[in-house]
Formats: sequence, C-alpha cells, structure tokens
Amino acid sequence: MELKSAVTALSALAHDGRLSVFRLLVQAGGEGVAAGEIARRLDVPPNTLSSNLNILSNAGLIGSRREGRSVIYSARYENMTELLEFLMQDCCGGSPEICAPLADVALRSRCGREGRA
Amino acid sequence: MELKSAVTALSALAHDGRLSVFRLLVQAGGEGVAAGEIARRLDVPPNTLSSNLNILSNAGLIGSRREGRSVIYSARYENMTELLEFLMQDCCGGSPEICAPLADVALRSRCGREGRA
DNA sequence: TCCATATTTCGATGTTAGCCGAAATATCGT
DNA sequence: ACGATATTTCGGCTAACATCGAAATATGGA
Repeated sequence: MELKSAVTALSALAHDGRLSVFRLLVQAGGEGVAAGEIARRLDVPPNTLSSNLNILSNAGLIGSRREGRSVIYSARYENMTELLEFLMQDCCGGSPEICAPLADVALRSRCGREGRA
Repeated sequence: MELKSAVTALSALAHDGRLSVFRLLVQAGGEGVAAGEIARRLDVPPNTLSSNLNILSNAGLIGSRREGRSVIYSARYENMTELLEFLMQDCCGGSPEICAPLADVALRSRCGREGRA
C-alpha cells in the first residue's frame, strides 16, 4: 500500500459520522446494511450519509451492491487489513517484544466478541 | 477508547507529512528520534514539523522527552494498540473466519521485519 | 554573559472539507 | 405510465486546516 492511499483511507475514517458508519459495517459482517437502515440507526440525514458513504467507498474501505430499491453497503476487510499492515510495518525497530502485545491483543482477542479481552 | 479520541488520532494520521513521521517513529523503536533528525530525514521545515509533531502528540500517538538541546520523539505503541482495537472491535458480525486472516497477517507477521509476509 | 544550535510560537494567507435544502435519478407495485 | 420509496447529486455558504516567514524560547559551551 502506498502512502497516498493510506492517507485517503485515514482521512475517510477521521470523521465522526464516517467512523461510526464504518464500525457499524465492520460489526455487521459480510452481508452489509442498506443505506437507509444506516441512516436510521445513526440518525443522520440521507444526503449527508450518502456523501460520507461515497467517501468511504472511494477510499476502498467499503463496497456496495444494489438490491431492489436499496443499496447495501459492507466493509472491505481485506483493504482494512492492508491499511493496518501499512501502519505497523517494520515496527519496533527490531524489538518484537514491544509490539507483540499489539498483535496479540489488538485483533485476535476481539474477533467477533463484545467484551474486553 | 471513545469515538472522539479515535477521530482525533485518525485525523492526526490522515496527513502525508504526519503519517510519514509516525511511521518513521514506529519503525525507529522505543528510543525515538530527535526532532531535527526527523526534519532532516523527511526534508521538512522545522516549524512545519514542529506543528505536526504537536498534533501527533496531542492525539496521544507519540511522546517526547528533552535531551540536552534536542527533543526526542517516540511512538506510543500502547495507544496505537487501542486505536486498532477500536477500529476492529466486534468485527465480522460473529463470523471470525472473515477477520481471522486480518489478525494473523496484519500484525504478527510483520513485527520487526522488512519483507512481505 | 554571549553566541550558536535546536525547537517552538505567532500571524497571515490560500485551500479544502463539511453541511444542508432542493432537485434529480432509480426501482418497485399497481 | 404513475406514485411511492430509496438514494444520490448539485449549489453555495461557513468553518477548519496546512504552510511558511519571522521572531521567540531553551540549552550548552567558551
């Protein structure tokens, strides 16, 4: 991943409304959620949401498919993975013990769960 | 971690220069790098860098200590961990097989290394 | 104390991002 | 084709951000 695409993705996430949308979709799983449903759950006007969905989409963080009158949005886990890789690439200056807990705690322990690890 | 602090951190990272600084410090390890040295390596004017270091610092992503005439900056791995946790919290909608590769590939395999996994 | 080095603060300017009302487009059922 | 629902696009206004020159502050050594 290049610096530029990483900045695009981070900019997309660096926003109250968009971060909430993204997390909602991350937690929703592969099936995704319709735009209107997102608007209802997060209580945002449809046009503002549409704009933000577009930004997340251009950043590669979410994808969409049409289903009848609705458009279903869902998280792109693979691209999120690339972003995290990029952020922590070659971390710790060769001292794995520093960021090992990061790897262990950050992700493995929270996959599909709700409580604290 | 709260939504607001996550947005602050992501905003700090959503910038060419700051993301470069942060990655440099992540890769540098716990000892850190002096501000002047960062400016030299990334070829940015000292005042611009100072402003950006301040933003990263306020976001909790880096810390600093004075050493003689220099100020040494270093990454705060723990807070970075929290951010990643927050982003992927309760992911996959209860289908761990979706984000398991994320956990495996994203971090463990790249800790302190340079090549591709 | 005085100078050189290292970093930060201030002030001004141009650029970009966010928001919302109103109108446009797309799909479905009748 | 028409009306209802779902979503997107457009226009313009405001606020926030990035950058840089110049000046200020902090530290160490002679």
